Amino acid sequence: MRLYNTLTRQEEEFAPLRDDTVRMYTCGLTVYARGHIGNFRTFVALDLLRRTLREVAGYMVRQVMNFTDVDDRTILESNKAGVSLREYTDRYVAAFREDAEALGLEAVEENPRATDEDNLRSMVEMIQSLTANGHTYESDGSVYFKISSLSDYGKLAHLDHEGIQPGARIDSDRYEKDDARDFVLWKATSPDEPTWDFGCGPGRPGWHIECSAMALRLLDGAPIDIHAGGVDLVFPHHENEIAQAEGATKETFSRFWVHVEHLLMDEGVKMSKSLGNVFTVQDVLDKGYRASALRYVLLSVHYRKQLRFNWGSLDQAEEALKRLFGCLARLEELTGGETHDEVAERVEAARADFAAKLRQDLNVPGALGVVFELIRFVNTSIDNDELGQGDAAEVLAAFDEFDKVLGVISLRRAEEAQPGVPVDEIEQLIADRKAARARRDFAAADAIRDDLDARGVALEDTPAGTTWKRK
RNA sequence: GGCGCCGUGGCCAAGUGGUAAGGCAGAGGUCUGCAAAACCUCCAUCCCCGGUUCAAAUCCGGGCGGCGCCUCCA
Repeated sequence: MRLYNTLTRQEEEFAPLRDDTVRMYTCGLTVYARGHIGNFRTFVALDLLRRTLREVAGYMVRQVMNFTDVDDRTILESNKAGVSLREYTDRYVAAFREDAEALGLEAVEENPRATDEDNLRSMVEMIQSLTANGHTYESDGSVYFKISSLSDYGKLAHLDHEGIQPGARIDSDRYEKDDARDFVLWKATSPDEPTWDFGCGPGRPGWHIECSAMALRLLDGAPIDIHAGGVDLVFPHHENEIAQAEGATKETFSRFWVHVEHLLMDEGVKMSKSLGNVFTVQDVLDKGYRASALRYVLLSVHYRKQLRFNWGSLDQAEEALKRLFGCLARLEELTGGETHDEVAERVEAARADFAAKLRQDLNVPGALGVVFELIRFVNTSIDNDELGQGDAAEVLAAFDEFDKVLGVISLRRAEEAQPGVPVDEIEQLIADRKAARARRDFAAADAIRDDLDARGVALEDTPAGTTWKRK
């Protein structure tokens, strides 16, 4: 499939290097707080990539997504909360899992945590290799990476050395760095901070080293196929990961780099606490929106374009999903009828188009267009009595196939299974209403419908009888 | 200041050389006890100005506007 590679700044043909397995590392969450919907925009996009590689491109996928469970913020917040770092970060690992499940994110093969001993040991080993290769220096108990020792440093971010503003952030108080761009590999700790000592002296890992080390440890060495994350990670995080991994192994770290653009709020600004516009998945659900609608919003804009989030987009997504589900319901209720070659042809064409869009650098919005074009065709065919039960089975199979990538139908089905009113009661009320209509007591009939409507269940009269659905 | 991205109908959003997918909203119509759903019809020439080309939303140049990174960040 075609995939845009940040390393070359162009779209390239992607295929895994070894066997038919894509080895992919995706930067996960720093678990100092609950992830917000901007974080999950990235995770949903990467979930789509994972599913597309498997379902459309036909590869196996081995994906690693980490939890950064040690850094300045996690340490600070756990101290404030008065609990251990592990206990504190456990909470947000659990919160992430809850939100991920709500959004229908597939579980990935590995979710390593930076502070697991195996991982810390591999970080230390990598630092030792870097030292052996002459890429490090020590200062005040901390180990730094020496930028000037690696000639192609900067190849990902394409920042020339002069372009990096010195002075913007210098650890002028405690650490002595040779160059403003040098970064810490192993950080000396103060007595009250979590500290490990596996060979680099007492301290804790720098921010970047965990990803380099865990990616190579869990994905069987360099080069891995894909490394991905949000755009903000391009520099310095990913640039530094490359420096570490390549400085240590002298091999290409990752063949492809995939970056997901940001989600912005209404006014075109990033979410930030100071602006009070940070929203979590739970916040969205608490406002009464459904997770399936949120997933739809997050996947309905191409991953390399900024997504301007506003609450109205959730309403639009809700309506679009209702249209999709209305079509599914009609298909499922169809009985009898002929089978038509034209339907089979249209379904086949839609499948091919859908796959082609995704193969083109994950064009999910384009693929959604294909889905809705098929919906119109199906609805028209049913209206004209040109679609039989046999056809319906084929169309439904196609939708199932689409959903293996989109993951939004299965998500909503699970929601639909839990209406606000018990199914038995709904069915009883439908029967009561039918009786009222039979005696032409439309006031009573409408009262039942209005009552259910108010409780979140919509009734629709069709030639085959009355159906209900959750609103 | 350096690097980069973006600007498509009322809103959201594909398309990147051959005369504008799709979703939402809106108008009219069919159907209906009324609704709902569904269907049909209508609703853009692609920020502006030049240029290249038989042909440009799509390529080049220049503007205007928005955003990101360069500093913790998905």
